[in-house]
Amino acid sequence: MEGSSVAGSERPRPGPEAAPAAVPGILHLDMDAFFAAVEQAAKPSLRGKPVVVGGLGPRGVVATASYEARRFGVHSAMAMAQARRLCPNAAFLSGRFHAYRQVSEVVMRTLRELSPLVEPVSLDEAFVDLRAGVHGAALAEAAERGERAVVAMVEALAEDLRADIRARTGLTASVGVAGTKLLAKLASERAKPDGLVVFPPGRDREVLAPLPVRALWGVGPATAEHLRRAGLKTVGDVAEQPEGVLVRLLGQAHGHGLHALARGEDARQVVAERDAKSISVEDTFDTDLVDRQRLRAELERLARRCVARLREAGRSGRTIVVKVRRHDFATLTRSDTLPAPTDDVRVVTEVARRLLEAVDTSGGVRLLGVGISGLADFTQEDLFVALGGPEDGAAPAADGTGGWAGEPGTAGARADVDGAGGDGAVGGVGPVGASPATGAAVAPWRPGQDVHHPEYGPGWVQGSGVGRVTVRFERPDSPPGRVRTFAVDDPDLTPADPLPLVPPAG
DNA sequence: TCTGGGGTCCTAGGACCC
DNA sequence: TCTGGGGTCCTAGGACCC
Repeated sequence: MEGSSVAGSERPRPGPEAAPAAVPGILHLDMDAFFAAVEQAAKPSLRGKPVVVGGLGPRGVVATASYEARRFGVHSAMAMAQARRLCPNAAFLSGRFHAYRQVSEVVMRTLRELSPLVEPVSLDEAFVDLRAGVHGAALAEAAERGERAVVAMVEALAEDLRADIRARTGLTASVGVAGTKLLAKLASERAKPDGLVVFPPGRDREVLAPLPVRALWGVGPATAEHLRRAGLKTVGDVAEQPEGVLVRLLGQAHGHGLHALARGEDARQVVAERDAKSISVEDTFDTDLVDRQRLRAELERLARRCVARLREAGRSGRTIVVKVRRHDFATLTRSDTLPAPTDDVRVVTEVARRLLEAVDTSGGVRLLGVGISGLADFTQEDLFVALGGPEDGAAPAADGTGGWAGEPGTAGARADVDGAGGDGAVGGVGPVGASPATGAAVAPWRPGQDVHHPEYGPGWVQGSGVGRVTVRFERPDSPPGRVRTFAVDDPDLTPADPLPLVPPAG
């Protein structure tokens, strides 16, 4: 096996034999069971135990399950209720996005040491274009010496990266490297957990052919079903189809795109920064909302949250979108486009209210959302300044708490409990509901939440109910800690910031 | 045992203008 | 006057991704 297929520099010749990238220059990194892994690193008593992170309300779904929990069949996007049945002894935690973001920043920073061309896909995932980085030239040189040389070099580089991430975060990452984004992502998937896979360029079709169509980026349940009905089950099946067949089956863009992807042709570049095109917030309620008054109140809260995020980002937008999911899960949107962008809560709220009025909500509303798109790069303040006008006195500074799971406004008891071992766990129900209508929320302690106690130090909420909250006192670098129970309103118990998983160096 | 939240991109149809 | 076509903007919905 000579480097014959590797050597050819790319030619602008189209057709089935498009030149493969000579260098496996795209790296995809994916943190293993990220949210759950952060929790296990932060909470020594959970290591080696099943951990499930996600929404804990009656309509919650799993965001991430630790590998221990996956063995019971728990996986992301599963209804939380089902996860509890499958794995009742798991620790069920609501997300601590603050902590995840902190760890994510360390990971992304580490990637940027390899190359400035880093494209974060989510908190736990990113592409890196190695050719644009410090090793770019050496990589090209190695490629000229042949496939073995580049692969060896890429492997060394990627293992160093994984070791760095482990040292800095205490967490494991899986890495895939290949000539295209598609193959790099498939490689990292194959590497899971805690592994590395390099697909040398030129082998793309070979790697792809046996995979199920679902492996292709952009093929979900609907497309897979379309393809299946046409008798196409594997990527190889799709690759053999003439483009016209796929276009007729799936439409212009999708058909064309899939035709290329199935053949390993993926020209998507790694893009370091892209501006957001829309900002939205939404809440699913524990029970369907019927009361118009209540719906309006929730809508206004959402509008404030949405605008707060818009302003945080220093943007404004022209199109206001209201999203309604009805009791039967039917989802509809109503939008209105203003003549000019705004970041004024009053405007957004007013438009949203009008849009909601036009929707029949009599059957009950499961979810309500407010979004803004058609984003522009200036804020109302800029406009005032530009016009020499007064300071914007109206800025309603909607509090940008920005969290996820918390939504203290939604109805119902947010009870939750259970630690992994079940030893000190308090079975519990219904802490203090919030009073959403009045907005006077008594923040219930959320499972997983960081707390501090003057005597016992840092700890985390294991569960709460019947006026009590159980806390396990431990920290990332301590042995598993002990559980103590307090009254929910114990003044000594205060919310705390997440501790770093790895003590800061130096 | 019903199905989160935050995004992106595409399609189709209608309005409107040239 | 009639007919046709293209381009752009907007709305609504759907598929998909993490």
